[in-house]
Amino acid sequence: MTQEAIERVRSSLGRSRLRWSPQREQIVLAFLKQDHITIRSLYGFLNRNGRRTPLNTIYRTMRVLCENGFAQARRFGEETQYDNISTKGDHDHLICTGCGHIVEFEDPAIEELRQQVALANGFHLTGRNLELYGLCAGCRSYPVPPAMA
Amino acid sequence: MTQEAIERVRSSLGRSRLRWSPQREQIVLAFLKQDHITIRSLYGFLNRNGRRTPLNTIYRTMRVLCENGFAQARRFGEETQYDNISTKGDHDHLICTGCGHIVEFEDPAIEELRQQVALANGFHLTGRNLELYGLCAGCRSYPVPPAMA
DNA sequence: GTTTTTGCAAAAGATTTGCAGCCAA
DNA sequence: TTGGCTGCAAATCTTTTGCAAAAAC
Repeated sequence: MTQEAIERVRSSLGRSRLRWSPQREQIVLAFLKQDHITIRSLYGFLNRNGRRTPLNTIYRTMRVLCENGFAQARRFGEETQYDNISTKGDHDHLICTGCGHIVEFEDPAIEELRQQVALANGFHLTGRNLELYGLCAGCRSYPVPPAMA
Repeated sequence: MTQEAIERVRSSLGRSRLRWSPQREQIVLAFLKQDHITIRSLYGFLNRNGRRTPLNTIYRTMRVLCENGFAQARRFGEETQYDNISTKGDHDHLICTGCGHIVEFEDPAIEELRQQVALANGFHLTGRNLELYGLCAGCRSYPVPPAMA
């Protein structure tokens, strides 16, 4: 099924007369396995397994994926995270500040309220970003030492 | 009343055995007049009116203000915005992608739902960040040319 | 063949840090 | 007097860009 997902990206790019290369395939392959990933971790992964891929190629490819609706960039704190949105709708994030674990969630009631707030202020909503920070159950019981997080 | 606000910051820093300087006063003064401000605009302002203040001094002072509960840093897109939270509770933002205008809002119902989501996932909530992006009424009627935004 | 992508190096932009001298408490 | 603050310059980090060679279609 990963093969199928790859194929979807490939043909979508093709329709925009963008090209497919081994580097691009490696990056997309790695990206599609994750729910969210950073440039840094992609870089680490790609240069550990497989061919050497410089940072700027990764940046460029991720930008292409964003422009074509497969990825969405967002900043969690310091790092820019790339969200895999090819198979998911809009969603929000719950982030554990202890271990870094991220839980995705969708809440129609919150979405409804967002629309109301926008409307009340005369805005036409085009994007939203909700991040909730806290400690997950595990971290409250067994705090992760910062060095290991 | 600005004088009073300044005094509050000053004595709070004093209690943490941090010092007060003319530069710090200028920065705090400029910051307290705003709801949110960027380093860049503070820099522009301070070096237009008043004494010369280098960027690193502004960064350092804003960090001190964050650490002492007067400011809160958050990234809206590219720029880090410093929120004046000394006189306000937690709040969220509605951001016009046309003109850059920012509206603050508080919505108890959304807050309630956030708590529920956190609870349902076993998280103890410590922070939240909700940004809604869209076009304000003015920008839908009279779009602002990017160059002027 | 033409156009896009790659990879290197360099640039750009934001933020931080080292350090000597200055200044507030 | 002492330890924090300033200001300069340099370092760091992330992301972008110029460009010639290589690859894709």
